[in-house]
Amino acid sequence: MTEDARDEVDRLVAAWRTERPDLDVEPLQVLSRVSRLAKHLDRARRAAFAEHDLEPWEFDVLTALRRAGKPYELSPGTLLRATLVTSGTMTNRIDRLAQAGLVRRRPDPEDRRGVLVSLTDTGLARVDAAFADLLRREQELLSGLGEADQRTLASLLRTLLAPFDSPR
Amino acid sequence: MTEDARDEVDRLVAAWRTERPDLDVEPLQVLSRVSRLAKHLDRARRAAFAEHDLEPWEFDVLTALRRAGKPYELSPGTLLRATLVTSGTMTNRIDRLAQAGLVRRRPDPEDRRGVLVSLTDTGLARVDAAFADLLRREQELLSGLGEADQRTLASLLRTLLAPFDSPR
DNA sequence: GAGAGATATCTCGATGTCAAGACAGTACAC
DNA sequence: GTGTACTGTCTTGACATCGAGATATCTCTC
Repeated sequence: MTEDARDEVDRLVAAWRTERPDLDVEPLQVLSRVSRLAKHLDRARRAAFAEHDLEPWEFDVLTALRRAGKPYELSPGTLLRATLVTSGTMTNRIDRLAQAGLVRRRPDPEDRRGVLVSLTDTGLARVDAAFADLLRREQELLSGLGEADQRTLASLLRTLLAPFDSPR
Repeated sequence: MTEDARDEVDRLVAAWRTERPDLDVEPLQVLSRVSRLAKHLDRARRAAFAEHDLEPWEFDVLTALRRAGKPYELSPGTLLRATLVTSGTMTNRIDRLAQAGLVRRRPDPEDRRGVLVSLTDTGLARVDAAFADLLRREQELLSGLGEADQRTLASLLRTLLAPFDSPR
């Protein structure tokens, strides 16, 4: 139980303990770190993608298509659920990706309300290169943890995520 | 070790394994979950603050001041480092908080370039109420984990965060 | 097969953020 | 003290996002 203030969140928790000794601030130990780590990850990702001329939001859409497998084609609705953005945002994203020549839009032959979005060859090449690069960098970020720790961490995070994912 | 507890990230990883069997996608098990969980947390926080008529960004600034202790006063520079935003953003935030009567600005008597921002009584009351509420909800989010698991999780996250925090 | 409600996508206006740069003031070496 | 580099704050313009609403189409029930 060393009280060495080891990271920003430790300092933050210590400050709250002084200011609001009446509250149990333990949840911050986990959840503040999740938020802060995500913020740092966003920045690291942005830097990684910049080398491939991609913005994070572009990468998000392209990878969703890439993961779908051949013919790398999904509807805007599927894409927005995969990326957790609103429909207006997705329309805008697809517009810009199409203009950049990374995806292509065509009417859904089975549902005349619908549209299907697919990767172009350029889009496919770009996302594959960026993804490999991202994984290299992420491995580096995780190098401070052994394999067992990584598995433990993944498992605990999955437990926290479950209530958000399952009741879809 | 049942692999039943499948979540969105498990599905995502499985899809990548099929599409890119040449890559080691293990890092996603941790880092994608961190990003996704952060996104869900943002939403949960937004809902919690709405009851106190606060936006997440307002809460972030007010809590930084609150944690500082009496007289609840910090410089914009300190605030932007605490909240990880740019200076332009912080100027804008302080403007709006001041207009809402939650903070007050005054010239720094010791440095004529500088400004000091402090909580008003209204701001103090508002942030205290919202913070207590937030903690209640966060405890609920963490209720799926025992105390030991929470400590483990916090510790592993701290290790990941260390490289970002310390070389400041 | 007609109507009601659900679904898919897009449009539009408001907003919060960032990046770059302007400007005033400070610190330090000489 | 003077000059140079640095620091702290604010201004500006571009931009991605959201939320609400519009439109077209589908589905299900009767």
